[in-house]
Amino acid sequence: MPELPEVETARRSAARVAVGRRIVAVRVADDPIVFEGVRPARVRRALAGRRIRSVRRHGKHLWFALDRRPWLCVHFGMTGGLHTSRASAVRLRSGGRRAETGWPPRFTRLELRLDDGGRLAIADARRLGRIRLRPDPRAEPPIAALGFDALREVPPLARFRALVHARRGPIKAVLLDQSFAAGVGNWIADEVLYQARIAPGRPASSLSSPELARLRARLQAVIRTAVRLRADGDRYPRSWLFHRRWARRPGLVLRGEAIRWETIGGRTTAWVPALQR
DNA sequence: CTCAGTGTTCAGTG
DNA sequence: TCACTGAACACTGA
Repeated sequence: MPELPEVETARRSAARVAVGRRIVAVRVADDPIVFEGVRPARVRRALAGRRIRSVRRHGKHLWFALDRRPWLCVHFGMTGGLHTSRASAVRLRSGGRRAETGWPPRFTRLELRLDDGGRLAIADARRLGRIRLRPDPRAEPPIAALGFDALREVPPLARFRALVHARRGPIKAVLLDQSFAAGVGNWIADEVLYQARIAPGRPASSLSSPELARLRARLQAVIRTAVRLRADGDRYPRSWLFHRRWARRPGLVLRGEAIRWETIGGRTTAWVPALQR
């Protein structure tokens, strides 16, 4: 599920269902991994009865501002996601038959029931996600250690250039570093470099001013487009590398040129050597 | 059965 | 200090 566009989409649907509502019941899976050592009883106590003021996001991190601290913080790992159910959908289920979507979703770790009948569930199959309680999420790790949010806080070009040039290592690794740009994940890094026509293995400090301008522009364009399309990959422009990168087979081409896969920055990287320099 | 994987962190090393 | 590598985490689905 989760790079910035998926998390922003989750934030918006959570806000639609939950802002202004009170939490009337909490179901917590007894899972010391996802809850990172917080006991289920403490999670229940912190959330039950609280009113949800807003739902916020920085990079891939999501948190719920409540009427009392600590607040609820969520990171979805690789396979986590947020599910919502409106009051009307829940009524379907109480009619005897299961709702079409099924509730609670598979692999639910935390379920919140709201005072208007709406429901929120945080699910995570692989348990690489984390659910935490934090008195002041922005000021504490892990959120405090993040770089600029890649949707709302991309710095002006001069500052962007300085940040990139201060880094060692391949530009792909820099893009993936959450302390540089928060919210960029593996496919977005590849997509941005493809559209900017920059090879992923290039040392970050070697990028020219025109290249940095392209990189910054494509970073914003890819993320804004994905967010606008509600992170629905099927609707991303057909010209994007995105649609070819998953079927990893030799001979696959894009604009007539071969796609290559290799490990850069510790992650599988798809790129088009003929078009990226 | 094997293996890769929309992510992060940490230990060890240079 | 910085940065790289690899392993670990844990599990699904191809």
